[in-house]
This record gives sequence, C-alpha cells and structure tokens, in this order.
Amino acid sequence: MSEGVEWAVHCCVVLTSVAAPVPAARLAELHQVSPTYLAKQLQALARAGLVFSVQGKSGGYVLSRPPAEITLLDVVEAIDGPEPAFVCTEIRQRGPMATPAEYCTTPCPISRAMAASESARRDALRSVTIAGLAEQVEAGSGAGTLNGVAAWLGSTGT
Amino acid sequence: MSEGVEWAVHCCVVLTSVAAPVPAARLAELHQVSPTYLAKQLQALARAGLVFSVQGKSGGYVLSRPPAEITLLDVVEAIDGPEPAFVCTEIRQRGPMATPAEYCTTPCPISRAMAASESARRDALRSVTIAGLAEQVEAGSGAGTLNGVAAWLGSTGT
DNA sequence: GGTCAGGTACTCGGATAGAGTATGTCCGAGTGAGTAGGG
DNA sequence: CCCTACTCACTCGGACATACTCTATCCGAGTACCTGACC
Repeated sequence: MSEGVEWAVHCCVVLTSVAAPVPAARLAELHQVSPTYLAKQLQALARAGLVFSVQGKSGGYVLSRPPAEITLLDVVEAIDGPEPAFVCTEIRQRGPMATPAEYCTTPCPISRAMAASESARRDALRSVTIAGLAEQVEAGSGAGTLNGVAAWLGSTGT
Repeated sequence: MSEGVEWAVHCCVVLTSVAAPVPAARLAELHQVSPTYLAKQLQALARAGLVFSVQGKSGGYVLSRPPAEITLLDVVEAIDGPEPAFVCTEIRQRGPMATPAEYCTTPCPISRAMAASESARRDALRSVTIAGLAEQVEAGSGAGTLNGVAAWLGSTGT
C-alpha cells in the first residue's frame, strides 16, 4: 500500500481539532515528511472531496465534513485509488482449453473469492471513522493531545 | 496486487485434477501466458511448500497437499509475500510534537485499524480452499471440465 | 533375457535486462491579507 | 475616519525527474528416462 496513505490519515486526524486552514508545509513539518510529496497527497484528498483547499495568505487545508462522516476507507481510496487490487484478466477464456464466452455469464470463482476478500477489507475500513481514530488517540496519548497539536499548528514557531 | 497471483491460483486449480507432474511450460501454454515468468511464480509456490517440483524428463509441478488443505491465502502469500500491505512508520514519534516512546506501548490507532482490515481480508482468503474453487469451476463450466483440462495437460499435442 | 553404464533430452533454479508505478521535486497560477493613498 | 485600489507574500496546483518493484527473459545445474552393450 502507498506510504502516503499513512501520512494522509494522520493529517486528517490532526485536522479534526483545528478550525483554521493548515498549510501543507506545516503538516509536513509536524510529521517530518517531505513537504512537496505530502502536498501531493493532500491534493488527492481535495480531489476526493474530503478536504477543502483554500488559497491565499492564510490558506491551507480543512476537513470538508464532520470527522464522524469521514471513514478510513474514504482516505485510503482517495490516495490509493478506488479500483480493487485484484483484477480478473479472464484467463479462463484464453488458451486451447478456453471456456467459451457464452458460459462466462458470472465472474469466475477466483474473481469472486478475491472480490469477497476485498469487500471484507473495505467493510473493515469503512467501520472506522476519523472521529473514532481521534478519540482513540486522545485515550491513548492523554486527553488534550490533539488540542496541543492544534495549538502548535496555529502558532508560528517551531 | 501482483498479476502472478491470478496465474498461480489458476495453476493450483487445474493441478487438482492431475496426478503426474505438469511442466511449467505446459501450464503457460494452457493459460497463454509468459512461460518463463509463470515458472518464476511456480518457483515461489514451491518455496512456500504448496507444490513439489520434480526434475527430469517427465518432471514438473504437483500439489504437495490435498486441495482442501490449501487456502487462497496460502497462494496469495506465497506470491505477494506474507508481510502486510500497511506498515506503520511510527509517525507519532517524530516531529516537534512527537509522542514520547514510553507512551507508545500499544500500536497507534491507525495501525490497529489497518491491521484489522488486513486481518479481515486474510480471514476471507483463508476461508476459501483450492478444492472449493475447483468445485465451483465444475459447477459453473460443467462437470468434467477439469478432467478435460487434465487430459489435455497429459497429452502432447496442442 | 536381465542388468548396468552411458548419453540425452527435458526439467527446474537462480542470475540477468526492461517497463511501469510510486516517490520526490520544482516552478508557475491564483488569491486573500495587509497597506498606502485618497476622499 | 472610512473607503478603495494596489502590492505582496503566501498558498495551492499541475508538470517534471528519480528510485524501486513488477514483469519478462536467458542460460546453467540437475535428474529421470531411454538406449545400447555386456553378462
């Protein structure tokens, strides 16, 4: 899986506690990652409609929806793309013992099994929201952690 | 996901109906895929212990276990590798607002959610066996399909 | 006829090139804020 | 004192290089089968 997914999810979680837009460069500084590449991931989030991008002097990125309405699946698909990992190339219709196309009314069993596993993964990802993740972060690292991060993001120093 | 996974699964399914070893080149001809690259995938299956490779004039590959004891997960992991797609790089421990390492006794919530989705996918893949797939192929394409393929694999002509 | 040695052809196995995608970087377009001037 | 127009600095956005993995290929190592000779 793309490493940018992890960055994007972390960004969404910290964005839950801020109201003003946060520039990509500041998020990169917070996470110590490549600013330009993180910007690319945030652009993908913007294209997917998960965040709003505002330009200008005090611009940046803001969540476009309440965190409870953004699922982990939304973020993963925004970065990695919505197409499933497994694509059936219809091997059964090729070669000397090919199954005639008229018999292939349903997806082949292998494709179905792969689709089922993909679906299970997507269901698991869909059941987790950004708000839920933020809640767990607070529970794990202490209440007020995200507010502290938000304060740092809003300030100008290091 | 690696395209070789699809090839490998198809090979495992057709191997359920043969007793004698089948050369990689013949499986490639059956599926109309690159012989040398398919050979590489079969080598991976052999390394994982899913198939036995026998050398010599009438050599080839045979399933090492009853098809009911080989799961789709086994094949996928043999080709794509057993390591999970998502790897947590512990972003929370980096940057100016880093969480101290002593607070990181449990995996971060994001990592946990990703692991859960991976686990769901693996469970789905584990619940499908090669024998089950072969059964569904017979049900879909007509009884005797696999035996016909087996006969073709055993013969010498095209 | 049976046994054994040798050759041969066929197999797998790992080491070796090429293509596509993920990663990382750069510069230009756009815009909101701040400022200076005028009314 | 308020309004307006301008400048400017800061932001995003897409176009451009680089590294790595997936795909595809080649040739060498090994082995079972077949053939032939010998007993």
